[in-house]
Amino acid sequence: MSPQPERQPRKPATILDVAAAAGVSRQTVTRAMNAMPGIKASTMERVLQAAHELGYAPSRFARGLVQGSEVSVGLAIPDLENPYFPAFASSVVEHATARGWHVVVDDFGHGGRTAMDAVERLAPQVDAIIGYVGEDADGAAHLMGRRPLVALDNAVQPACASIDFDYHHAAAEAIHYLRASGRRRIVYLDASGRGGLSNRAKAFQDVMSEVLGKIGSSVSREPTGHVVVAPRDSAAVAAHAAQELLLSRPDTDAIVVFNDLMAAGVLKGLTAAGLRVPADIAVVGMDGIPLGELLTPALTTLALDLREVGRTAVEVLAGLLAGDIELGGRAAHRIIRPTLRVRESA
Amino acid sequence: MSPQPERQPRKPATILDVAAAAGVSRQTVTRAMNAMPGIKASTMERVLQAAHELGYAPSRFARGLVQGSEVSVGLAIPDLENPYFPAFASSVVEHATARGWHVVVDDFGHGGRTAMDAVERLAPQVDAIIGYVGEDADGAAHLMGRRPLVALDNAVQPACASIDFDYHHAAAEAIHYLRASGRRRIVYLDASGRGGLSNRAKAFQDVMSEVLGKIGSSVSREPTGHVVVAPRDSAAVAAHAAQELLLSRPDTDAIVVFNDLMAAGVLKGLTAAGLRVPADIAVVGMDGIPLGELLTPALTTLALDLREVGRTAVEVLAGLLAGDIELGGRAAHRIIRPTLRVRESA
DNA sequence: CTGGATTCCGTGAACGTTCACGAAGATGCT
DNA sequence: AGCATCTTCGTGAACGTTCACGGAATCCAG
Repeated sequence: MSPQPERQPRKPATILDVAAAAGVSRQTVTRAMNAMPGIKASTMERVLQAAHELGYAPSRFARGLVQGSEVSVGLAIPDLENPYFPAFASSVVEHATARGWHVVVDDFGHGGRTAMDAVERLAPQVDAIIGYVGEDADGAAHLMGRRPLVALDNAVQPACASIDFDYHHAAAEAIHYLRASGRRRIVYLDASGRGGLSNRAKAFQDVMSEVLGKIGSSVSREPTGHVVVAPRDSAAVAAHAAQELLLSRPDTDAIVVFNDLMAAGVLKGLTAAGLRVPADIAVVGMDGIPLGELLTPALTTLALDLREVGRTAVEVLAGLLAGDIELGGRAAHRIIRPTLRVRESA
Repeated sequence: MSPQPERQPRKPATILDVAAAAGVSRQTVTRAMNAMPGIKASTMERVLQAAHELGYAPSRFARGLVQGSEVSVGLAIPDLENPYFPAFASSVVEHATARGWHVVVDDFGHGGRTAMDAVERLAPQVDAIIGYVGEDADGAAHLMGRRPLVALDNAVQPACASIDFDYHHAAAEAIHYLRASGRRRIVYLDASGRGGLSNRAKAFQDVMSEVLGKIGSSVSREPTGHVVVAPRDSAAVAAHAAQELLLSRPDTDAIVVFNDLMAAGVLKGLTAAGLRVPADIAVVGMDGIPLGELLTPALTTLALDLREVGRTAVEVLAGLLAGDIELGGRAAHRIIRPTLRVRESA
């Protein structure tokens, strides 16, 4: 209405500016903004009007400082482009939101960043962290100090809570199923991590030797669980690796793959090479990402209930924050068991 | 070392506690924590030691209050389980991170929440919002006041910046390609939004009538662009819808689908019904999500460069925050053009 | 008109940190 | 020794909000 002398995008308006503009005091502005009782309707309207004209928004810092309890949790994710992680992240966001927490997410998949970088960025900004921190769990926990850290898919660390997966059980389920289907040349396709085999691959090897041991090496000429390593965790790379595998071991009749994304690539590579899945060769993925059933053939997989994983992570974190759960105790270290979901590819 | 009298998880340690424990002043603790110059190495070590023992972490609120400039942006996402959004979110996170911003994400896909709910939750917590707010753009902008809002996939609103997609161009590309391949019975499978057809479907209809108009209605007996609406945006629902479509219009020889996720379902439904894609019927998706090329047949799609979308959103936001871009101006309203990516399904 | 509720509003204090400045001690040079 | 310089550290102030409290105005019954 009046000529607008207000045109400084420099300094954002404070509560005092609004108070002055509306001809009231700080506290009244607070009351109006937060719809507290004990304020006349007309005054409230006047204050809100002034606030809107000044473009006033309460400082989250000042507010947080005085109220004290806004929980915000960091979510450290290796690669949002792998469908596994969004499914998990979605669950974490849902349950965290239900508890009134805010979720600050950092995807360290690009630009050569590591889990440690993500935690370093997140740490000063959040009250807790949930994340796939891998081998950086120790360092991350140290960086967080007393503030809780929930590490996923990691060997149990004393410094932080953990959600782990029972890969041994998973491998056993897959191998028994495949052998029951008559498969005898089973190969595991791993993704190369920072060093050595993944825990998933190791579990596969363990179970393989157990099984073959029971049968008796004399009876069986089956090779012990063979493991092939792809240089990177991606569908295209996996497709290539599968084709190379066929060259070096043409008699392979089953491939268990590090994760579903790679398994999708394997499927693609195999059919491109003229093989029929599952007639000629079986493929078993791992993770249970939603896209698995959209593939042709639909992917048989060792499914993790990703929503449960997210829910559990949030639950453990809540316990830690409330002090109901001790870091040493059993409750701080959960184990989730993947289950074999048989579809078409095996 | 000493018996630990410190065991109150109630009140977190403040800078003064650390100062007292280390026998120095506030400022020195600040210097140590932030590795500022002008502090003796030995003192710094002592302070850090004390801080660690007390589990001290600087309050982000106090820090933010005094330094003033921590940018954090909210990311409002309808459904992280649709692979479209993670691909986009990943890009936003990457570029925001590169600028030193924090990203607070809210997925309002669960629990019947709406974009407005998400913005309400986010608003007091962030300096700006990027999101698929749909028809709530107006309300959301009002809630944000002066703080910038970048709305995606929305008609241009005066109240906020926008990133839009040129669906008209996309539809034209698809339709011309399909017609050039000899397809004449083209149907669009839409997802039902809050009301009426989606912008994508409308663009399809427009182009269809343009094309048929040019040819001349006398010459052609082709039906005008027919649109079928699926009740929900999901692969399973789309598969079902595709099968129903075949019943009502068995002569359909091409389906253009609302998005890739649904197109994946359509592929599945079609092959389940015994049809061969693309021999019997062509399928064109939209979005260009990574999983498209993993499907069998690989999905032909109107690809959006999702990383570019994210980059652009962050870029526009940066301009708004810096004051380089005015809301009215051309720069605040970008249009991104999908391109036809021909793979196997059409 | 008086008294007590009731409604509405304003003032000091506090939250925990950093910035600007200055003081004290150590060191070097003449 | 005397002075200047550098290093190291401490003190008041400020950031913007809410909480706890108290004061002023209004209302109604007696």
